[in-house]
Formats: sequence, structure tokens, C-alpha cells
Amino acid sequence: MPRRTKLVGTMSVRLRFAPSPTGYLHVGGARTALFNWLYARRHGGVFVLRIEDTDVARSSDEMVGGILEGLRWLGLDWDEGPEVDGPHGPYFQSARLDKYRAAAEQLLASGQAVRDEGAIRFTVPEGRTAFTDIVHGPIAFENEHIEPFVILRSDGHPTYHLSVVVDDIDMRITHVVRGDDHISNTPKQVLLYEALGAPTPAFAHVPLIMGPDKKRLSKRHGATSVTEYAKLGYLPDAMVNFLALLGWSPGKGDQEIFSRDELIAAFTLDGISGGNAVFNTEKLDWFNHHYLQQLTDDALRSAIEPLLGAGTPKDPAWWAGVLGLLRPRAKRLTEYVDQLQPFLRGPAEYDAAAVAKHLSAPGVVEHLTALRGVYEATGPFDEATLEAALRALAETRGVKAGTLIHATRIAMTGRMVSPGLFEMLVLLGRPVVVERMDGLIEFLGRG
RNA sequence: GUCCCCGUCGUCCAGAGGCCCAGGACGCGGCCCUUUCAAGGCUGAAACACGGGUUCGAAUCCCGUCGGGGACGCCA
Repeated sequence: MPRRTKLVGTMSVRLRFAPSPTGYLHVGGARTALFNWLYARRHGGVFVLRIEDTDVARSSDEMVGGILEGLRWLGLDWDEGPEVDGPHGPYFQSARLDKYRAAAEQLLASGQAVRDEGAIRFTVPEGRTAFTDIVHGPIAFENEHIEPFVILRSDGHPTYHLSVVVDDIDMRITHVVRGDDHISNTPKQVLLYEALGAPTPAFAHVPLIMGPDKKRLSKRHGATSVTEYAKLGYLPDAMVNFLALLGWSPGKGDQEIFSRDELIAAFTLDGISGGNAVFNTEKLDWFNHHYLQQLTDDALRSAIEPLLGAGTPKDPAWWAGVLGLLRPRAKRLTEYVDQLQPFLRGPAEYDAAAVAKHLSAPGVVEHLTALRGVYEATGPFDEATLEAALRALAETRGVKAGTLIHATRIAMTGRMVSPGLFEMLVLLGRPVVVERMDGLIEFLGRG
């Protein structure tokens, strides 16, 4: 990915996405990462990726890999972090333990923390703690509601509050953009910044993503990780566009489709809305359909081919024809795989409902046999000729054209639905069409 | 239980006192196209949670109620 040029005259902002590798990259995390990334790119700043793996028992290298994979799939590149490193590393908290211990010792020495059964606990001062949230406005907590909290566990590992603050200070983070669920953690952290003598960053707490039942999005709602969406046949551009508009709006205009560059140009933190947002798969599908349409034949083909399995090498003209028919019909990459089947091989079986509905009338076999003859002999083998011939045959045999059309569709695909029949016949070619007519006639004869 | 956040069509958003008998998108209904399914075109239904204020005037400001969500760990 090309590096973007820094905006001249813009104060350098530094943002970070700091996932805990205790799970896959879920869509909520993905959106948080996206907002951080967009803001950093918008202002020519730096996007840091930091892995919060201080909970050794629950963290794993595998999960780290999954998170990086998810971010890469979305196209969210980080300027500092795992694999690229940077001037404020290391970027794994497990490799920064000495920094947290030093900070804890400092607070102990200054009387702002006390030992408690081997752990170190922060002493919450009296008063109230307030901060201004870019999304929510002024927020204040009475300190009496904040319990003295552990900052360093008895095993020497820091707790979340200490490690984030120490790292955000050390990494010069200017804007903390994270989930809403951290609002009530924020006063603790503000207190820590003050105790450590560091300025607080700007905070922007983005509302959570909910399932259709308004409950926090979880496994039982279906796919929740970006990797799963990749497998389901969604395009990264569609996911990015969808996620960007889930809880954020440019405020002006009716535009829904945004390229990455347009998102970067339009993104603002105060455009984030304050309420939770329901993850609406149907809208995601709509975006996906749109971006699928934008793909060139080549791009679409190389996205589909890996899903098709072993060798189906066909020439570009064949792909162009097939994709042309399938494009308006597919919302996900995976749907192409299914809808492509009739173009790759004859029907393995005939859908029972289709047979019952369209092939049960008396005389079908005779009609089909006559039609087979038409397909074999009529030339040239193009849409207009074939359609005219079929309609003429229907006329002479006293049946509706639809009867012959439906029957042919079943012969070609085994199914009740398909792309336009005559376009499909031309792509299949005369020999295949005749062969599949024979197949159905034989099947009906047996039945 | 305590504290915090939020409350506009089913869903996502627009709306920062008069431009709003509330606008866009997804979804849904109808019509057109049509050989099926889509796509596409046209069109329709659909919301300011409730109650008090403030104001000449409130979806927009204030208070309360109700509702939803989140946090209260030696998890992050």
C-alpha cells in the first residue's frame, strides 16, 4: 500500500488500536480500528497497532495472527506496531513489563499508591474527575464512586488501566478512540495520567455494535469476526464502507457509497453518533452487491476461482459471458460458486419441486423431444434465433412459450431459477444444450 | 444495588429553536419490465419514547419518568 503524503501544516496526531489477543478481530474492534485509522490518515498522522497481551493466560500468538490478518484484509495498514516496529516499541505489552513496574514504583514512592497483599493499588484522591469526550461532551465522575484499583498484580504484571496509560503516554498517543464500554474506565485513567504528571489525550468513545435484538453482538448472532465475513464472500471495500457508516456520518449530503479516499477526506470524530448501532446484514449485502458490480471481470474471476476448487480453466470470453449473467444476481462471492455450477457441468439431479411444477403435464416428453430437434437444427445458435424458434414451436404445438422455457431451464440447470434462458443457452453451446435435453428426456422416460 | 452513556421510520443516519405536517439509505409493499430469480425504473407505507417546563415558536434547550446499553476484577 502506498504511503500517503503528510498534510503540510497539520499537527501530527497519533492514534492507536490496542486489541487484546484473546479473540479474533470482531466487527466492533474492526470498526474501532477503522475510525482510528481514518482519523490518522485524514490528518496525516500515525496509526499505531499495540497488542495488549498482559493477561498471559488468555493471550495467544495465534490470536495475534488472526487480528493482523483481519486488519490486513480490511486494508488498515499500521505505521508502528508488530512486524513494522517503530520508535516507541516494543509494541507488545508483554515486552514492556519493566515500564509498568517502574511507573507503579513511581506512584508508590510519591504516595499515590499503596501495597496491598503483594499487589500495588492506586489511591484515588478526593474530588471529582472530569474529561471532555469528543463524542459525548463533558463527562464527570465523583471520585467517591471509584474504588481504589489495582495497578500492578502480585505477579508483577500490570492491570489494564496502568498499561494503557503508561503506553499511551510513552507512545505519544494524542487521541484515544475506543469503545463506549470504556467510558467508566476513563476517570481512572485520567487520574493515572495526572498522577504520572502527563497530559491527557483527547478521548472519543464510540458506541457499541448490537445484534438485531439490541443485545451486544455475540456469537449467537452469527458471524462476528471479519475473517468469517471474508469467508462468507464479502469484499473488504464493502465491509469498510458499511462499518464506516455504522455510527458515523459525514453530516452533509445523501452519499452512501464512499471510496476509502472519500472516507478519509470526510472523516471527523465529532460525526460519530452517541447511540448504539445495530449491525444490519442486509445493508452490508447491499454494499457488497454494489462493490461486486464495480469489480472488473478479471478481478471478479480471480476472487471466485480459488473458491471453485480444482481446475476450471476457461477463456476470458467465457468468463465475461457468464459473469455478465451472474453479476446482477449475486450479493456475495460465494453465491457465484453456486450459480456458476450450471455453466460448469450438467445437473446432478433435477429439483423435485421444479419437476412437479413444470414437467408433470401430459405430453411434456413429446414437447421436449420436438424442442430438442429445434435446438439441434436451428441456426445460427444465437439468442434471437433460438427464442424465435422456441416461440414458433410453442405456437404450432399449442402450448405457452413459458412451458417450453421452464422445461428447458430444468434440463439445463436442474433448477427452477436461473439467469435468462436464451443467453444461457448461447453460452452453453449447441452440443451441451442438446446433450442436456437428452438427459432430461431420458430421466422423464424412466420416471 | 451504585455510577455512566444513549433514546428521530423495523434498521443505519440527516436534523445543532423557526427552512420539518421531519430528509436520505437498507429493508418492506405496489406498479413497470419479464421465461424463472435477480437487477433496473417509477411509486407507497413507515419515526421525533412519554410528561412537564423555557420560548412568540422545540425533534432540537432544561427537569422528571420510562426504556435500552455499559461499567463496577490482582480481564482487557
